[in-house]
Amino acid sequence: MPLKIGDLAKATDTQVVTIRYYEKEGLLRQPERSDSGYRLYSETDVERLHFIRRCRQHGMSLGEIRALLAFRDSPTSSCDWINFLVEKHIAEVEQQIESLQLLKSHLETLRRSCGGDHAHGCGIIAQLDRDTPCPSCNGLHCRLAPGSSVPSR
Amino acid sequence: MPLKIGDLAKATDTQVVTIRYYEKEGLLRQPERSDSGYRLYSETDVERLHFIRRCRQHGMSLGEIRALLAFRDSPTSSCDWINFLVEKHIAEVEQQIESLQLLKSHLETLRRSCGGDHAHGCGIIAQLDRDTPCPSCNGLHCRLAPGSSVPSR
DNA sequence: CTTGACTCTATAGTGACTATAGATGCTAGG
DNA sequence: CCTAGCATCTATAGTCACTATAGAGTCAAG
Repeated sequence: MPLKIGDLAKATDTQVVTIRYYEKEGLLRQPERSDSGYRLYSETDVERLHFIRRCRQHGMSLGEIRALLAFRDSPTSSCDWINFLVEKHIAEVEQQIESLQLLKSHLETLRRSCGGDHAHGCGIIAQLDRDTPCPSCNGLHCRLAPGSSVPSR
Repeated sequence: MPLKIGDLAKATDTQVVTIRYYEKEGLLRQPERSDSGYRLYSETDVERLHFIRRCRQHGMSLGEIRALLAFRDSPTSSCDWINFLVEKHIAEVEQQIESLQLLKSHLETLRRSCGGDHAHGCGIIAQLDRDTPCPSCNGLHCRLAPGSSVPSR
């Protein structure tokens, strides 16, 4: 018995809307339909969607996954570029890690600007803006206080 | 003499369109205009845009920067939430680094699937799709070859 | 028979830009 | 003065990978 879109969603831990989106994007085939127009899927679709989700977890773009699926479907071509793809991703991920570590150290510098000795006032704004020292706080209430007047995203 | 938008762009290493975008988003004030309608900026705007770009480099969203600018402009409020913001960012960045390191180890496993001993064929597709072994390559041409038939993004 | 969960299509919104088209202005060389 | 080639203007649409919303139809349990 075929699966409905909700079943496929559960089986692959994917949202229903995302499945329809992948179909629109040509990653999933147009499925059979029931008399009432419901999409009907098979185990093959479960596999294919699992494949897609695994690739997404590896940070691949939908375009790359499309190409990988095409390769999987017609395996006559060389697989050299798969290796290239993986190498490229490793390099990108290393790059990202490096720049995040730099960012983290910047942020920690920022945090230190306001911590410890409060004699010279909160330096975070000053750090971000070399001309204006933080005019509030005056070394009195410059303390980590989670949940206090955080701006809404 | 006031700066034109291109001068401001050069001074802050920002694209012209991005400056107009920030204006539309309320991060930069509506600037004076020349007789012919050109935007005219001052050193204050250079500072402000530098501030914005520095915050962006710290991974802050435009919404957060808007709030930081409001704080900077009217320093009557408590600066507790700036500390909270920085703490939150550090935690987020740590989280990102962690998950990227996991991803990297996954990718390296993938790479190993096709490297070294080729006796058992390219395993990358097989790794991504536990049922289908990679039917091409047959352990013959499964080798890193950058620039070969890479799919276009 | 009703309720509530599920499904359908179509459209718009997200964030932080980027790209394009078509019009106008400014400046330097001839 | 004329022209070529920039810079600037506005307005709109596109990017990526979804996510959200509206309004309608379907299905199974109680």
